[in-house]
Amino acid sequence: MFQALANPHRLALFHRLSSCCTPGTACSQDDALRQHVGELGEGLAIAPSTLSHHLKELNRAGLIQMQRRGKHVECWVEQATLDELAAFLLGK
Amino acid sequence: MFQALANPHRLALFHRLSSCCTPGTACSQDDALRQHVGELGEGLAIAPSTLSHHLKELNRAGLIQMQRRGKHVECWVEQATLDELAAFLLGK
DNA sequence: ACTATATTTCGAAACATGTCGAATTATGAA
DNA sequence: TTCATAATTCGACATGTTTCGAAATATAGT
Repeated sequence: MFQALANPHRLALFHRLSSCCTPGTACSQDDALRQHVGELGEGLAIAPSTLSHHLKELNRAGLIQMQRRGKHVECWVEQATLDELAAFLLGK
Repeated sequence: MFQALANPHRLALFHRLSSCCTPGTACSQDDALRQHVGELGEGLAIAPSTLSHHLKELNRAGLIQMQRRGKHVECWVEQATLDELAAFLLGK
């Protein structure tokens, strides 16, 4: 997991998904924020193929979930994943 | 910081220092666990030069502190560092 | 069936990292 | 001062990672 978060682009992607709400927006606690692949890459100056590769890595590490929904592929972070990481750092 | 924790050896070193007590040992809360360089490398099958390199990286990332004490160099983790990481993951 | 859009797979090149051994510095003790 | 131990620096090599473009696949709409 740390390996996956080691890359600046991947960390940005993960953080965008894990910090639930965009500033000033209401936020439902149990519903995870979902964004599709193209949306996630918007801020980053990387090729689509690179973006895809990074998301695959995050998924492989168990940090994000992915699911196709029509023409798009949705991504999100489970709250349990964040808790797991935090627990590891704070001594289980 | 995540970059520094991405390497298995470095993660092992960091975790050994951050999980305060060896199993079955009493643990003072405010006093950080300190171990010197040689001690830390004991479990890992790496050359002293490699060990030194990894600890330097952890220090450079702000994850561990180092201080010479006589013939040895002591290493420890500040509680604030753990809190900082956990806070980042849990949305500040 | 065809087209446009979204995403992935597959090389290949550039770049970064992990590792070691040999040489070097730091320190306390004889 | 000389010695032994602890740790670091340096240079080299092997291995991994990041990145892209081109080609392939997936899907919805025409």
